[in-house]
Amino acid sequence: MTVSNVINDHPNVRPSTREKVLEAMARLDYRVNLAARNLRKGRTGVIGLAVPEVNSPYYGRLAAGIIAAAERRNLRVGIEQTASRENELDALSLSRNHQYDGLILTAAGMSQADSERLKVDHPVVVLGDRIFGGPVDHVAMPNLEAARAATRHLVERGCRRIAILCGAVEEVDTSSLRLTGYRQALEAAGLPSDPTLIQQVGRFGMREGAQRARVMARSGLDFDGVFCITDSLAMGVLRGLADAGIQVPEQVKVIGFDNVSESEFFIPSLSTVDPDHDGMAERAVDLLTRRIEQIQPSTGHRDLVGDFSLVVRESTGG
Amino acid sequence: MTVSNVINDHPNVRPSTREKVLEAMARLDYRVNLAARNLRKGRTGVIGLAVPEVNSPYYGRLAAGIIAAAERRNLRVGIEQTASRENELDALSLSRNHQYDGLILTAAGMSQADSERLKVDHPVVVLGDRIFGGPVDHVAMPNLEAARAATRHLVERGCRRIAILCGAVEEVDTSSLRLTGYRQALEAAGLPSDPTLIQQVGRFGMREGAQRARVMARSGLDFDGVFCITDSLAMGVLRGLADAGIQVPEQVKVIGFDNVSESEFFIPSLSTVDPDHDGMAERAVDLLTRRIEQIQPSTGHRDLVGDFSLVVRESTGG
DNA sequence: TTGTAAGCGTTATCAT
DNA sequence: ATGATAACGCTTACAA
Repeated sequence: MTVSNVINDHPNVRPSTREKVLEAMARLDYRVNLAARNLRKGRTGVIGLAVPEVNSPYYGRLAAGIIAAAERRNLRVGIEQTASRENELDALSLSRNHQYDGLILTAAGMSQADSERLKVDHPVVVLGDRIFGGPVDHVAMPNLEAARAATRHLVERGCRRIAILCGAVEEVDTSSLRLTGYRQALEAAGLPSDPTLIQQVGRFGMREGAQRARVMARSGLDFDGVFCITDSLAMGVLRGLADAGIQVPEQVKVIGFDNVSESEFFIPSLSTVDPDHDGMAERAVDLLTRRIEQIQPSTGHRDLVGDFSLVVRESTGG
Repeated sequence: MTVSNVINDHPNVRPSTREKVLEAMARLDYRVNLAARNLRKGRTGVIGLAVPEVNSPYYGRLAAGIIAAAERRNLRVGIEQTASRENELDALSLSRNHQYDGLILTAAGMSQADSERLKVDHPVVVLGDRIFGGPVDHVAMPNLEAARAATRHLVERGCRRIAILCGAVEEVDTSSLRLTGYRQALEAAGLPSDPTLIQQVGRFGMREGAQRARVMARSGLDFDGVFCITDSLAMGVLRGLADAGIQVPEQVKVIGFDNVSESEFFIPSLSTVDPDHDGMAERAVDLLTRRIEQIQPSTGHRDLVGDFSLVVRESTGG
C-alpha cells in the first residue's frame, strides 16, 4: 500500500520512506501493471477513434489532431478503420469491449435514422455532418458558412457560371450542407442556380474529380468556376482540366475544401477552405474527457461547430 | 466457471446448460470485462505502432496496411506519434506499460548506435533503414535495388546529367542507401558521378523539394533528370521546376519513391517506385505475432526486405 | 459435466 | 505514517 501511495504521489508518506521505496523500485526495475490498475479503476486511459480510413489526407490530419489533443491529457488513442455504416455501428458497441474509456466516432456512413443507436451508456462524441441533435455530443464543420464563403470568393473573382462537385444529396450530410451554402451564395449574388452545374460524384477522391472534370470539359458545359467539396476532388479537377487543355485560373477558377497539405504545392496551388482541424480535434477530445470524468448519467448534449478561414492561392488567381 | 467455459467455447458443456447461460447473458446484457481477462492472461490483443507522424502520405499508408494486417488477426492497433529519436526510445520502453502485446517501431530518428537499446524483453519489430542486424526482427525497403532501378530508368529515357535529392549522409539510412543505388546505376551506365548533382535537403517534404528545385534552376546547374528519394520531395520538385519555367519531362525528367496516392494525379503525373507497402506491413505484423505467441526467449532475428516495382508516368515521359 | 478455490496486481477503506 | 484486508472479474487447476 505504501508503494501504491508513493507511485500515486499521495500525501502522508514520510520522505525517507518514499526514498526507500523509489530506491527499491529502481533496483528491481519495477513497473506498474496497468492491466491490474485498469481492472481496479475501471479506466484504461485509452480512447478509441473510429474513422473511415486512416490513409486519407483529411482523416489523417484529423487523426493527428486528435492524437495530439489526447496526448496533452495523457490519453492514448486506439484507431479503428470503419469504412462502412455497419462498421461504424460495430465500433460503437465494441468500444467498451475494446477497452476504450470513450469513443470518438466519425459518422460518414451512418445517417440521422441511426441516431437512436448512439444511445449507449458509454462516452461517445460524434464527428461529422450527418447526425445532429442526437443523443450524444457532436462536433461539426462550419459547412454552410464556409461553402458560402468559398462560392462568394469565386463570384468576387468574376465567375458567373459556377459548378459544384458534390455527392448524391439524399439526406443531411456534408454534400447537402455545402450545396446549400453554394446556393445561398449564388442567390445572394443574384446569380441563377443552374442544375446542369451541380455535378454529383460517387466518391470524393482525386480519381473521381479528374474523371468528372474531363467529362464536363468534353461535354461542352459552360462554366468558369468550380467549387469542390473536398480538396481531393479539387486536385483531381485540376488534373482533369489540364488534360482537357483548360487553363486554371484564366479560363476556370477552382476552389476546394479542407486545406490538406498537398493543396499548397499542387500546380496550380489550390485555393481552399481551412476548417481549423486542430480546434475541432481539441473540442472533440475535450467533450469526451468531460463525459468520461463525469459520474452522472448524460445531461444535455452539445453540438459544436468549428471555425474556418479562406486560403486564397493560384487556382482562383490569388 | 461454466459461464467462462461457454464464453470460450470450451467442450464439456452440456448443450442445454450452454443455452441457459447464453439466454442469461443476453437477458442481462453481459459483456466480458477485458481488463480482468487481460490481467489474468497477460495479453491485451492490442499492438502498438510508433510512427514519426500519422498525417503523412507515406506513414499514413503504412499505418493503413498495418491496421489491416492486424485486423486479419483480430488484433487492434494503438498509435503513438514519435517525431524524434527520444520519443522512439520512449515508445520502446513504454510499450509494455501502454498495454501493448508488442510494438512495431518505425526507426527514423534512432541510429545503429541505439541498436542495443532495442534489447527489451518485449516483442518488437523495427521498420526502417537505419538499423540492421540489431537484436530484433526487422523489415526494410529494397532501397539499393529500387534506387538503382529508378536511376537506370532515367538513363534509359536519355538522361545524362541526373541529380539526386536526398538527405545528409552521415550513417546508414534511407538517404545513404538510395544514394548508393543511384551511384551504382550511374556507374553501370558508364556515367560520371558529379558531386554538384548530389543535392542534400534537411527534410523530405514538398516544401523542401520545391525550394531546392528553384535554387537548382536559378543557379544554372546543368541537369536533365532528378531522382528524389521520396514522392513528397518529387512533387515539390515538380512544383519548383514549374515555377522556374522548366518543362517536365521535355527538359528535365523526374522520378520519386513511395508511390503515394497523390503521385498519380499530380501535373505531370509522377513516375515512382512502388515499394509494396502492404506486403511489408503484412510481414511486420506476422513477425510480431510470432514473437508474441512464442514462449521461448528470442531466437535468431530476421531481417526482411520488401519487394518493389517501377511505376512509369508522365514525369519521365511515360 | 459442473463447481470450488486461488490468484493475477492494483487500490479504497479502514485499523493501527 | 504505515499496513492489513478485501475486492475488481476473469481463468487455471483441480475436486466433486
